[in-house]
Amino acid sequence: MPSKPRNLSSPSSPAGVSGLVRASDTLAGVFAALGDPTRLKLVAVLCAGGAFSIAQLTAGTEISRQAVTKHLQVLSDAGVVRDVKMGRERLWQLEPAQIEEARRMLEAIGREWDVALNKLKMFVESSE
Amino acid sequence: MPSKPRNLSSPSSPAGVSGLVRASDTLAGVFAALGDPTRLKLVAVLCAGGAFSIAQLTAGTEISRQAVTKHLQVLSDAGVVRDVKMGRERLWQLEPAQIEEARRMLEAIGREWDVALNKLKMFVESSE
DNA sequence: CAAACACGCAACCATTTTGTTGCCTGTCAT
DNA sequence: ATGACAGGCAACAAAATGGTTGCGTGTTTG
Repeated sequence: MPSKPRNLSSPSSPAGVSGLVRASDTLAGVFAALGDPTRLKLVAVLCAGGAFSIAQLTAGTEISRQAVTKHLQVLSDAGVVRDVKMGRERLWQLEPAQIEEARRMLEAIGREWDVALNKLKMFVESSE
Repeated sequence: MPSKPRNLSSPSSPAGVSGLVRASDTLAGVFAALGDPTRLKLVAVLCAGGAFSIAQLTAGTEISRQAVTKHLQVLSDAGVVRDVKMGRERLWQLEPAQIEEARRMLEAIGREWDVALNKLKMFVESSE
């Protein structure tokens, strides 16, 4: 097994990892926002395009309108969703930028992992 | 604006979205696990490869060993991380499968969104 | 063997989250 | 104008979360 214990915030960490650590505080909010079944379903509906009212979005759930409003607020705080006022309605739509960021982070993690596996594999092969 | 209110669990939803909804309950747990700065940093460290003891992982944080243990337990419950007993130590390593699943979901959301945008664009252009 | 090390378990606490209900405000249609 | 519709706000209550501390158990190591 490689690597001694390291400080998570150390600036001397490998570039890839330190980049991940730097971004993690912001992105954690996005993941937290997506980390609820109700909210994830809301996002899944919204990603089909268009703008939906709270009443519409509530129709697909078993919770109250206010609960849905709160969930939308959480998503909004994380920048995952955006609202537009239309007369007496408030329409919500997806704001994919943050989701894209989150996806990139997961991609980076997977890539980092693959690189590490490859190094280990090469090390093992070199000592045969 | 298209689409009337729809039930989030409706089997008559468009294939892409319904697929997302079906998977959302499982994946919400993964997102929730990643939705904490401390845990996200732990994952960022673990993705560099290798297996780390709790004491090692605690060294980079400002919280207690037990707190780190709890976080690792959360990650483990979500299937993001795996532990291996080694003598008097318990070593943790990344388990990238679920993260990959989560990444795919974000990718699907983004794609779905792009498709919807394209349809809207084509509709607008066709009426010029 | 005995001390030091790595960790688990359980109790406990403060804060946040998730949901409810009741009531009020603004907007649209008749 | 007036009723119905869409939603906001605030005050709760219950449960989950994130953290601590104290103490016990198994494993090395001198």
